[in-house]
Amino acid sequence: MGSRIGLARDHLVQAALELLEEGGIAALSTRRLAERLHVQSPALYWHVRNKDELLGLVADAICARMATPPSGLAPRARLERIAVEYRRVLMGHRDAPRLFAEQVPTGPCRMLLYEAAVSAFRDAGMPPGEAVSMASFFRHFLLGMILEEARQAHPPRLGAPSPTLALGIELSQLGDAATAYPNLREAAGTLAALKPDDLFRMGLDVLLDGMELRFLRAERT
Amino acid sequence: MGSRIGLARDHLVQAALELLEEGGIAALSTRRLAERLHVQSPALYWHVRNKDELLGLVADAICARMATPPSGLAPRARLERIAVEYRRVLMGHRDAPRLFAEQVPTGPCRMLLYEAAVSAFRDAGMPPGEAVSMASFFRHFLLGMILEEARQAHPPRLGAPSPTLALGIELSQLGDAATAYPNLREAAGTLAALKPDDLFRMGLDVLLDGMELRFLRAERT
DNA sequence: ACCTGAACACCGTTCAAGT
DNA sequence: ACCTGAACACCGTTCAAGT
Repeated sequence: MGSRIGLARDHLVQAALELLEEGGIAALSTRRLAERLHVQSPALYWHVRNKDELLGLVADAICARMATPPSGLAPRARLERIAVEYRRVLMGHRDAPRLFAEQVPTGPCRMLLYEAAVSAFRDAGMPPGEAVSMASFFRHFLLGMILEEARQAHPPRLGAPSPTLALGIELSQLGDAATAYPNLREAAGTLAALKPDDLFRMGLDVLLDGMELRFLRAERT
Repeated sequence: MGSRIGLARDHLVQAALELLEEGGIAALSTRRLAERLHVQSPALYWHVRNKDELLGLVADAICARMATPPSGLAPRARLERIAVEYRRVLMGHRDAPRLFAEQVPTGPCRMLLYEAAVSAFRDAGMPPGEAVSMASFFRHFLLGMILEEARQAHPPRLGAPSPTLALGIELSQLGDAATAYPNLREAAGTLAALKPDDLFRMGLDVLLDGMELRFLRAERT
């Protein structure tokens, strides 16, 4: 019956979340998950179609930890709350940014979040199709920033968490080839001073400003 | 000697590119690559540290197909040219968007492209650190749009390339649960009418408008 | 309804040994 | 300098069979 199956699936997802937290996305294999549940790995396939569906469920479970924005807020404020919450939760779970970027948001919770973003753009006066497009841009932009921040915070090789590691590029390892990239070289020093919070705020403002501007222009016609 | 090794590596990368084109990123395994080169798979590890380095080289080889923007253009026009070229080339190679999104841009060609973007922001009057941040936002935003467009164009299950497939979400499979997502539902029809070219242009304009606005504001102080 | 056993068809990588 | 042979430690998934 439906309730039993739901419980078993939740159990599965819970164990998968633990695996993710402990060893990252690479450690989240069907075989390891089965082992943790004291079961043979083929047993998983009764509860879940395949690994992809499992990852989707895990992503949705993480998404469930995000607070939905108060409905009284203005559209832009609502989008900002969504953004901050998105970042807070994703940065709080190991490899969650990668999981969200790789996985298409089909789960109910992620869809609801998407719907909330679209509704904000609709309330700002945009037509339906445009609102969905904007929500898509918004989502990808947030994921990009958060993915980058996560890479910075948890460098793959943690032997040297070099402070000059910047925005996806190891500026320190440029070496003598740095002459080919004068502008990157020039920024190497100042980049370490930028705080992640400020960077996120800056990107968010830039994008929302651009979106607002477009809306104002459309309104004037 | 260096030249020999360079040739062998190029040979490797060339074969990897073919594999990618034929079967996508999933088909690009070290063992298949070795087979194509009529060699045992451990042989690859003399030419390349590991698979990650190989993927980085493949990405850089794809990047090499992009034209660098004419240096005479104004900053914004240069960024637009970069964006259009980025999209053109990535959409032209199977799974290239995914490859670029997953792989940190460490190759010389990708670094040069990054450098070009940073230089445009510098020429627009931004300080070094901010220019690099903007280039990072710019890159991630482009990748997001292109990734989405690629998902639309080459749906994973090509059994039903349903026209209502939209922005990462199968609107058609909402079914009766659609009542929970009224705004998504509302947009389902109009989304199919949006042309990819226009969508890309719109997103690009929105972001660059936002960036321009920020710069104008900073200039006034 | 839920799980096991056995198997299939793969992976990336290492390392001593060959030439 | 460049490659092979053999091995290690894994993968996701299927399918008949058990209970």
